[in-house]
Amino acid sequence: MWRARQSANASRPACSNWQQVLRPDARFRDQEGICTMMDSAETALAATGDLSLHQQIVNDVEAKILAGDWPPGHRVPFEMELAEQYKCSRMTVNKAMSQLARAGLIIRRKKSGSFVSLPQVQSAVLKINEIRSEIESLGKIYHYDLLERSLRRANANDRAHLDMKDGKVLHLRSLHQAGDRPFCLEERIINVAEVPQSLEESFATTAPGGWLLQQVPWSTAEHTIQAINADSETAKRLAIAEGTACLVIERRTSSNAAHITHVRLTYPGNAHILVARFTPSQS
Amino acid sequence: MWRARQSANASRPACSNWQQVLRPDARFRDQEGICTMMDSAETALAATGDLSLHQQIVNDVEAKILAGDWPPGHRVPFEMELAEQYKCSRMTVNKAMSQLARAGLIIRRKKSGSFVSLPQVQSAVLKINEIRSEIESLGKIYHYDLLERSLRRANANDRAHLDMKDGKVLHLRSLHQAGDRPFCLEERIINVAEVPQSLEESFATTAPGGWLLQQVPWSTAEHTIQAINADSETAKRLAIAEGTACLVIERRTSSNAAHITHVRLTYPGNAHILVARFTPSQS
DNA sequence: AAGTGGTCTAGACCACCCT
DNA sequence: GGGTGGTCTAGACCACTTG
Repeated sequence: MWRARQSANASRPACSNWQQVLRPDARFRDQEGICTMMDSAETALAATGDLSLHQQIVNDVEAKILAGDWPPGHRVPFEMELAEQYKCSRMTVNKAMSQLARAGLIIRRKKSGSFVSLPQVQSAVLKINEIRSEIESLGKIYHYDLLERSLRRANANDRAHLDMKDGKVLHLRSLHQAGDRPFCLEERIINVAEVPQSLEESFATTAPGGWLLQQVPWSTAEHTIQAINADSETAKRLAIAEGTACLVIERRTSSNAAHITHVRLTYPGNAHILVARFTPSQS
Repeated sequence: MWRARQSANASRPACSNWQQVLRPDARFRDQEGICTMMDSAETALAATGDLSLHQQIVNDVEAKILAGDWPPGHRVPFEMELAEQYKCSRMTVNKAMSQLARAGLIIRRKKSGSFVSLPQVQSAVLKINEIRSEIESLGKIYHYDLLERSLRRANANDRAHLDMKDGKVLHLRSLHQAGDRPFCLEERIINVAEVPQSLEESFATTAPGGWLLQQVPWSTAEHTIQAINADSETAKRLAIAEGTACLVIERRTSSNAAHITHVRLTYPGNAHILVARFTPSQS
């Protein structure tokens, strides 16, 4: 029933009178009792290590849910109950429960309590690395080639991609190579009105992706992923047979409600694989 | 310099003596002064609405970073400073800053302070819906067909996928259709040792995906995404030409360190597009 | 009407880290 | 050393929801 309270800080002794340390002017009526209980109680959460208390609560509850002990729909103990179990304040429990709610593991309803939520959509975190670091992490030498650079008035396609009315776009086509092999074909348009300094950059040796990240401090991005058959031009550039299946990632980057750039990355065939991982705990 | 403190709750009057309300036994020496300042101060954050205070702080800081006012590497004001600005306790500021740190917008270092982080990897949240709901959300009628169901001893491939030593797997091949058109080809193996009740399910009319989600309450999943050319068998099943580029999503689902199932979903050509969205604020 | 989660406070102690 | 973030508390008020 009662659980040994793990110390929040690594160096805090297991049976130190932490209440006294924390609140020198507090009443100590419970101090001895606590120490006695700690001495006698089995540390049920022995392997929890030196995590913060609210993180331990998160882990414990999460473990219960993952193991199926608490099936979907099950009511998680109230904050007050957990606070009593863990011998901590409601604030600490609340922090843990809020984290679990944000992660989507539980759903919280006032008056009713918190409930284990049903898994609905498989939500996965997809990490799309910078191409350069991705290649270098493979132990290959990164090489970048600019194929085409042109400034033009936005055509219908550009306007649709960048959701703009009129204006100029900088069109860039480039090839990323790993060692001496083509790795990824990049086709990009940049909204010149939003990034005027792009006109002064030749992009002959600087890949536009990393450059833009430095110019536009933070951004929102929308991605689409699809499979296409390589046309003759793509096949030539990527040194693959025409018709080979390619993975195409399109990304539209926005900042402050204005669309900055649109990029289409074409990876040759099944050579490239995206990896995504989903764990309920993260976030 | 000084900012008007937005009330945490919508109904709290702008100039109410909330300190008094919150702490009836507190000293009120500042009460009048606060009200006077509130009356005279411009509400710089007028449009913040009825959000919680820590969420307002999150929004404000995020806006500054997104707009580029605080470029990467810039030091965010210390917790104490922000607490003074917003006329709130450090706890509240801490809550906001912790949230921003979890979202990856800032990096916190003791003694030094918090700094706007450089965007590194494009981390996107990929939502992989249940196939049924995905089809139905398209306004199409969902239809499921079981093509093959067999129980077998795990071969080398199975063992690699499920990271198991020996044992039996249930092998299922099925087709998901939208209206009268093939939508997705599913090939799945289930670790019988982990889900013995799968033997009693025919899967003739029940799609294994949703069924498993109910049996195994929560799970960790690893995904890989790649593009392949359809072989003759796949092409026939999906009613597409041989060699058509297909999007293949493979998912390995685990629970409690044991691998439950491995599924390979093949979507015809560029008909299917995955959409992922990345915003720094979420989480 | 009662109970739950949501939020906030003022203060405290600690580990860590930079100077 | 001193300052920063990390954590925790005991108590408070409020909105919301359900019985």
